Amino acid sequence: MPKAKFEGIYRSIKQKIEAQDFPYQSLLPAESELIAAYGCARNTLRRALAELTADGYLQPIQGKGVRVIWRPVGKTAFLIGVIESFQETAARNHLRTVTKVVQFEQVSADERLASQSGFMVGEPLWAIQRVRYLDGKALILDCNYFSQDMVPGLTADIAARSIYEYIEKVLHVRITTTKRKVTVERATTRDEELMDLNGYDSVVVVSSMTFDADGLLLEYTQSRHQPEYFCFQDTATRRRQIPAGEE
Amino acid sequence: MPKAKFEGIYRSIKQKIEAQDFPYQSLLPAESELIAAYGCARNTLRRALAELTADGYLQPIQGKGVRVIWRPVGKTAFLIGVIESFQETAARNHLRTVTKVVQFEQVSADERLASQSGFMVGEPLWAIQRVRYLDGKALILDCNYFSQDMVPGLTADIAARSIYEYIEKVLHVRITTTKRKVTVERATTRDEELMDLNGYDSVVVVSSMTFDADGLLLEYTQSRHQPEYFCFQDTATRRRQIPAGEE
DNA sequence: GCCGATTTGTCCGTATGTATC
DNA sequence: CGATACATACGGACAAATCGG
Repeated sequence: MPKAKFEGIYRSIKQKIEAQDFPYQSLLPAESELIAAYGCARNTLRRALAELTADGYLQPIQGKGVRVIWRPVGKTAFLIGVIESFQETAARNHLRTVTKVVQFEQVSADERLASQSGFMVGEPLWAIQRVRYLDGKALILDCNYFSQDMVPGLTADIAARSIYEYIEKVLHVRITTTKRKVTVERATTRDEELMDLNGYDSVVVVSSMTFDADGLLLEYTQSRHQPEYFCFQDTATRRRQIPAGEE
Repeated sequence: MPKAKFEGIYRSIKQKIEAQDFPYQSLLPAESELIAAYGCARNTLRRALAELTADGYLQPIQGKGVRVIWRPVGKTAFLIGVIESFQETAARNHLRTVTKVVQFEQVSADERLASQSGFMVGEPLWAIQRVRYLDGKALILDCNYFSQDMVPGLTADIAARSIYEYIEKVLHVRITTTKRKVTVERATTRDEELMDLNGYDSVVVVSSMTFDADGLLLEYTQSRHQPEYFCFQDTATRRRQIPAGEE
């Protein structure tokens, strides 16, 4: 049961689109009709539509209507706006996963790390490297830096299971915002040693900063992926006219 | 001069954050103060803040305030939520660009193309392949499919310059939404022939569907990038609690 | 632990502007 | 031109979370 009214409406309409009750390329019922159907105020409905638009389901056309631009995709069914993580892939395909901790140290942020991670210089951190295996193949090398202040009591044992579960379930810290950057780099000898690159000479590097519900930096991670198992999907909407120089 | 009031407020606050008048990790002045400062209604200010949050500048904390989570980045200064296109990179760095058309044909969508592009089977299309040179190096191979109905009168000559300029300036069609997928593929012999891969054995493939202001599918493109010159950046905000099974 | 002040979150109703047909 | 539909803006009300006394 959703707490917020707009969220219930969001889900209801999303579900109808996915069930193709509102088919691809058709126009949605007018705002006024939906308002009547859901018994809500205009702003409330519009908030639900705004999120569906941001998620790539809808496109509003002033003076005309709201077009459905979502279509069912094949069984590869990627998630929108989400980097499909190792665990998610594994869970969806019912594959066996193993995590091996190859580094577990306490360090403090030097100048270089601070500048690229957003931690303060000298801030005490956990430096952890883990290799992720899927179905026997080493596909991801995760290089994490966690704030010792915000993630106390970390052990190699926890790292071998799930650090996120520890953070959310044990420490009761909620992850809210993640900034990510995706690039491709030449594989290092360490990549080659630790991962099954299957002949690839490069890796996909996802660098991310994670903030908790207080907006404080919790983690900086470089996730190095074997290229075959990487996919990223998103939707971009041009909200404004190109303001010359920006965007 | 922005048309909408909320947009002016959005830009003003964004600029103050980037100038570090509102520093990284600090709390913004309270809504009530900003409302007084900008002389607007609460909803108007909140819309500006909502967009800055979506862009990864802010993180609101109920009962507490709004935290600034934007920091200046190095000179690589990537754009948020945008794949930095070839032309954008070139324009920012004042580099010379050349486009060479290597294919220009009329085709109709077969089963396979229709299923991955979203065009209807049999829909008449332009099939165009272009190599993009930056500073003498062939870095991108663009494979475009444009709807002939929606983009009439295309010629190889226009393709050699800018199809988008033609679409927007001549046909007066506005591009609004783009759905993208990023993967890495092994380079084909054609990639190797046409691009300067600098020893890389793989390419970054950005597949995208582009919709016009009416929500109609205009274009499907596979953009194959030399890995060195590729970067993608985005911000993900967890808006809801994990609804078990979804997201 | 409770209470009240502050701050953000959600929702409502209304008015006006603008694009499409 | 008028009718319809989305876009922006205003002001008010109450809920929920945080923090300090």
